[in-house]
Amino acid sequence: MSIVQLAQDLGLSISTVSRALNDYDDVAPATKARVLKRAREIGYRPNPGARRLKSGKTSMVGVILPAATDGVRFVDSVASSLLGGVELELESGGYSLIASMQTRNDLVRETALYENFIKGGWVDALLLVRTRVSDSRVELARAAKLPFVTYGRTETAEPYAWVDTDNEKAFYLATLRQIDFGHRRIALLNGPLEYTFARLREKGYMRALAKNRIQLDRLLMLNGDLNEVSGYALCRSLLVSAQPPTAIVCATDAMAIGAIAACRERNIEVGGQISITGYGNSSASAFTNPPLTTIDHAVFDNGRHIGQSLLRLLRGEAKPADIHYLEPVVLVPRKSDCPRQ
Amino acid sequence: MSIVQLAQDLGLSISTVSRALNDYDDVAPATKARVLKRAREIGYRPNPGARRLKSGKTSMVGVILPAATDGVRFVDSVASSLLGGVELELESGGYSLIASMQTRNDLVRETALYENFIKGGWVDALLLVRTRVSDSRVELARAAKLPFVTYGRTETAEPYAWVDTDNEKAFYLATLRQIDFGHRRIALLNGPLEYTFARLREKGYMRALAKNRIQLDRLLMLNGDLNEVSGYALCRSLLVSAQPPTAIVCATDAMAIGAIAACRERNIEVGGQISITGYGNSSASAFTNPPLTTIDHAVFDNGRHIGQSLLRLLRGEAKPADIHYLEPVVLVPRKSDCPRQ
DNA sequence: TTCATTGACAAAAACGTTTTTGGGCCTCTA
DNA sequence: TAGAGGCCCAAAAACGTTTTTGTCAATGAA
Repeated sequence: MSIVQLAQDLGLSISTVSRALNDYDDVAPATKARVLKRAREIGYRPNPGARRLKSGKTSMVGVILPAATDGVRFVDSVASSLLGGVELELESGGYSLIASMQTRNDLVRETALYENFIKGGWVDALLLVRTRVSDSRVELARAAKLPFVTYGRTETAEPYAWVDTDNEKAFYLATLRQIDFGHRRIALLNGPLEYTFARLREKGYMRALAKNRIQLDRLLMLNGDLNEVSGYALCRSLLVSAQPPTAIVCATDAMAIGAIAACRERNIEVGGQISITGYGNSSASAFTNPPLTTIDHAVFDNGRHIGQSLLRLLRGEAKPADIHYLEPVVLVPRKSDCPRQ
Repeated sequence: MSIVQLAQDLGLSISTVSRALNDYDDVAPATKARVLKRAREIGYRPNPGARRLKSGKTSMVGVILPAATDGVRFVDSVASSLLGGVELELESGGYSLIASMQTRNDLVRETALYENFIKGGWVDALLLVRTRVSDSRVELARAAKLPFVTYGRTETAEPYAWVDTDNEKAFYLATLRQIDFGHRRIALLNGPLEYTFARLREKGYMRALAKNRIQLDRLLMLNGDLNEVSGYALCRSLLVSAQPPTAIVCATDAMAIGAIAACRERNIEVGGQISITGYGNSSASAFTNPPLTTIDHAVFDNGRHIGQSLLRLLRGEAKPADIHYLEPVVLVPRKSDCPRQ
C-alpha cells in the first residue's frame, strides 16, 4: 500500500503523487484532485517512519506528564483539561500530541528522560508543564533548538514562549476577599516553592496583605503537597497553634477539602467560625460541605492557547518572545468563607 | 551523529556497528563492548524514523484516552495511576507508552481516530481502555493484527487479552454489606450500561440481592455520568420518589459525593438515616463528611499487569487467550454507610 | 594435505518517502 | 517562425537504519 503502488495505479510518477499529496503548487489542480480521490479510495496512508526519515519532521508535539509526589498519580484533572485543549488545536493543524509519563520524580531521571525525548528526535515541539522557578528542561529544549511552550513561567535569561493562568491575581483576590471579610490572620496553604505557580500565589497573597498594611506572619505560610492529606495535616497544625488563623486560602481544592475535614474534626464550623477557600473549581468543589469558595480558571482554554502557540511556533509565524498569554481567573463565591466572627 | 560517523570513528563497517548495537551474536564480545562504549561517549542515538522505516517496529505502545462525557476531561485519576503502572513495566522492556486523546465522544470520530492510529503504523501494540460491551475497537485492532490488551472486558467471538478489576465482586460486597446492615431498598447509581464495567457492577448488585431473596426494583437502578453532578441529580430524584431507598451504592466516589450533597440538602443524615457507598477509594473519599465507605482496587498494579501482558504479547511469549487477569478488590469501611434505622 | 566449517566482519540492498533537478510541451511575444 | 517562459510532470538522489548475503582467515576433521 505504498506510494509506488498508488502511482502505478494512477499512471503517474511517484514524485507527482507525493507532491499532489503534499499540496505543492506545480501540480495541476485536476491531477491533484484525482490523486487525493484515489488515495482515499485505496486507503493509502503515507508511512510515518519514511516521511519522518526523509523530512526530519515527526508531526508530533510531546509532553511529559510529571510524576506526582506520591509516585503514582501524575495526571490530575488539570492536566486532563489542558491536554484536551492542546490536542484540539494541534489536531486542526495536522499535528498530534503525544504524552509520555514520568514514573519517578528525581531530577537525574527527569533529565535523562527529557534528554532522550528531546535528542531522540521523537517530536517537533515540546510542551513543558509544571514549571519550576529554575527549570533545567527549558535549557535542554533550547539547546536542542526544539520549539517549546511552557505552561507556567520560569526564570531564564532568554525570552521564551509561555502560557499561564494568573496565579498571582487569583491569590490576591482570594486574600483580599478575606481581608474585606474582616480577617487579619489569614493563612496560606501553598505548594512547594520550587514551582513558579507557588511563588506567584505567595506573591499575590503578600500583595493583598501589604496593600492593607497587614503584618506578614511567616508562621501562617505553609507549604506541602497539593492533596487532601497535606491540606488536612497543615490545617490541623495551624488549628492547634498558639494563634490560629481565622481564614485559610488553599492552593488547591483538594487541600481545601483536607482543611475542611481538619476543622470538622475539631468542631470548627467552616463558613461560620473559619473561612476557607480553594483553587481550581474542581467538580467536587460545589459538593463539599459547605460548598467551596474557589477560583475558576479556564484550563481548557489555556490548553487551546498553548496549542495555537505551538502551531505558530512550528510554522515560523511567531518567535518565542511573541508568545505570552496570561489567562484571567475568576473567584467563585460559595459558602466556605465568611466574615470574621 | 549517524551510525556512519560512529562506524568511521571506530574503524568498523556500518553493519558491524549496527549489529553490535543490536546485540547480534556474530560480533566479537570485545568489539561489541568497544562499540557500546564509544556510542555512549559520542552520544549516539539511533534515528527512530530510520529504524522504524527499516524494521517496521516503533517500540511504542499506544493508548487513546477517551473523552469524558462533558467533552473536556478525559483523563481521570484512575487513568493516571493505571498508565503509570503500564509505563513502568513497558520502560523496563524497552518500550514506551504514548497516549493520544480523544476530544469528542461520538463513535464515528472514534473509529476514524483509531483507524488512523492503528493503520497509520504509529505503534506496535495497543491498550484499549474503558471497554464497552460491544466494542468495535477490538475488531479494528484484531483486523490490523496489532497485539492489544484491554482494560476491562468486552463481548467478542475470539479470545483476547484482558486485565480487569473485579467489578462484580466489588458491588456484590458493597450490596451485601448493606443487606447485612438490614437494608432492603438499596439503590444502585451506575454508569452507562454500554460499558462492561457497569454491566458487571449491576450483576454483582443483583447477585447480592438474589442471594438474599430481595425483590429487584428497577426503579432503584439508575444510570448516569460518573461525576458529582450526576450523583447529586440521581440521588435527588430517588429521595423525592414515592419509596426512597435506605441505602445507595454508587459507581464512583464522585457520584457518592454528589449523592451525599443531595442528602445533606434535604437534611438526611448520611451514615445515620441513609447509607451511601462509593467506589475507587479516591484521595477525597477519606475526607468527605462523613468519610466515605468505598471499594479499593489496585489501579497501579493493574497497570503493571497490563504492561507485563503487553510485553509478553510483543515478545511472542504468550497468546492473547493466555492473558486474563482479574484484580481483587477490597471494601474500605468508613462512616457513610450504617445499619438501617 | 585437502576440504568443509566456523568466527568475525564488510558490502550492499532494501525500507517508503521527500525534494532537487531537469525536461518536454504548449503558448505567447517579437 | 524562432525563442522565451510557464506549466506539468518524471528521474533520481537522498534520509539512517536493518538485514541478507558475502568474504576471508583460522580451525577442525578426514
